[in-house]
Amino acid sequence: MLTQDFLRHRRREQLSEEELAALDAIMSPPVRIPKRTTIIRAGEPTDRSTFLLRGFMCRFLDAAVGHRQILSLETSGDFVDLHGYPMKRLDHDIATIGDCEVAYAQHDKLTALIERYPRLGRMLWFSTLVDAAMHREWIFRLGRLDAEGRIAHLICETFARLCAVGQVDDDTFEWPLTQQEIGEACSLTSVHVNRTLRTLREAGLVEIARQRVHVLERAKLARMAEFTPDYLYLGNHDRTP
Amino acid sequence: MLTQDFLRHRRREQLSEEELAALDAIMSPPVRIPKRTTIIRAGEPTDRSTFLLRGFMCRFLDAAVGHRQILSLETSGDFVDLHGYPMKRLDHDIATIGDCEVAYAQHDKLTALIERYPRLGRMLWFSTLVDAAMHREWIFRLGRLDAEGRIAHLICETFARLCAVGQVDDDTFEWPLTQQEIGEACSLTSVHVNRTLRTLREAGLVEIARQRVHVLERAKLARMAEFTPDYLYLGNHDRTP
DNA sequence: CGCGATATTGATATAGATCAACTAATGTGG
DNA sequence: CCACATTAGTTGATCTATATCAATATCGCG
Repeated sequence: MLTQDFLRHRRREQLSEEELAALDAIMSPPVRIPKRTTIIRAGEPTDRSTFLLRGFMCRFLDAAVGHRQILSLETSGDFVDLHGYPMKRLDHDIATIGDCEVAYAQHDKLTALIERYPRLGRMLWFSTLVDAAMHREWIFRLGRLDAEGRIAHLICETFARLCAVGQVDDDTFEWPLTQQEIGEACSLTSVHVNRTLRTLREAGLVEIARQRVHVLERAKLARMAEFTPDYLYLGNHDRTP
Repeated sequence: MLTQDFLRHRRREQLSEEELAALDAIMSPPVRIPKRTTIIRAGEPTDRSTFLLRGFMCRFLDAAVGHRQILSLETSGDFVDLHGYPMKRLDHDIATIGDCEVAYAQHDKLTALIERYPRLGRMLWFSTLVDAAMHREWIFRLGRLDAEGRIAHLICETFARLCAVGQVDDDTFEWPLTQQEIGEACSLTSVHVNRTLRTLREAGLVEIARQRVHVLERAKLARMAEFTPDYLYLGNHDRTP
């Protein structure tokens, strides 16, 4: 089933077989998108939303001169541009990071689905509210944490979300971000990201190398990042190790 | 009518008389709340949402030691904790800035209202998506702008939103924030806010004094803040001067 | 194997923080 | 309505985290 991970880290309740099947029925066949591809641009009108089956994407805004600000990371099970459904256009771009696999849901079919299954509608609304909660925490991260804290916080969040979709193994997960991209997310230069990662490694907290993150001291990392997962509204039905 | 400004700056379509009346009918009588009062704390379960009739509020998160990060400013016409309706609890605190007047909507009554007027339901969803869009811009502001740009950007946004509810007169609006609070919003110290405001004043762009903001050079201000109002999704039905 | 992308390290510059007075407003009780 | 207390704003001196610039090293792919 395509959508088995559907909003798994964005909901507190289980979906019924019937609901999942109905959802599956409106999705397009899977489509592959290569890494580093911008798939949606701010302002363009949209009539479908993109469900991420596999891989990493990001939402971002570019500043006038050069600098990019990444606004969120999207992982398997995210409806990356669901807000385009009520909003009809987006206010930011979206791009793949590594290679991705997606499926599309036409907006008119979503409307029909929600009418038939109002609970799904509420769940979709809920999932966009979790987005907003993650945005708020992102604001906190940039506004109140130093370089170490920001990177640690981003790793804690990613760890928690990937746990929920079963993509953390042995405290390790795939993370195809370059140091440049980590910097674009945390508002740091790649040079400073590099030095900060070294500090974290030397402190024995995390190791990041070759597209993989290995969390050694999860509790310490969370403490220095002032991270608590409440804002992710994860239920306890998830496959948290 | 209490709710005449209901989401005025959060919607693209007009509400019908009937819809507005139905909305009004479920609201509690107006309640006054004095300035600097925390009205909702993170984690507490909620069964009603707060509609801001008059005044300014803010959402915020406190860091472990001292520093507060303001996450959003709420103005007349905002449903400040509407997300508490689907989420059942909030992930942040909310406080008044100046004196405020609010009305409450019980969640069970909201449910009934939405069933009867599905268009209102969609509008409520939409308004929480505008929140998310403002959060994204807030991330950009902190991540990619310097002190001048951040303050200029916040002023541009506030100006645009207050225009939509008719609270800008002669390029001037009431703004009961202290320099400390501007700093908590823009992640700057009050000392640096003070110096930056002087720079902006000396450049002839804005004057901020005694709880009032007077915008002298709106276009220049917007340019230096890289501000474009698209993300606010304002229609053109609004009372923009 | 070689080339472009990524990562690493060092030296220097700077925006904004911090610390420390001091002044101006605003509010309050007598 | 004044006197005093409290809060907010202003200015200066110094410090620091992170940016910037520059050079080299390493990785991963065709």
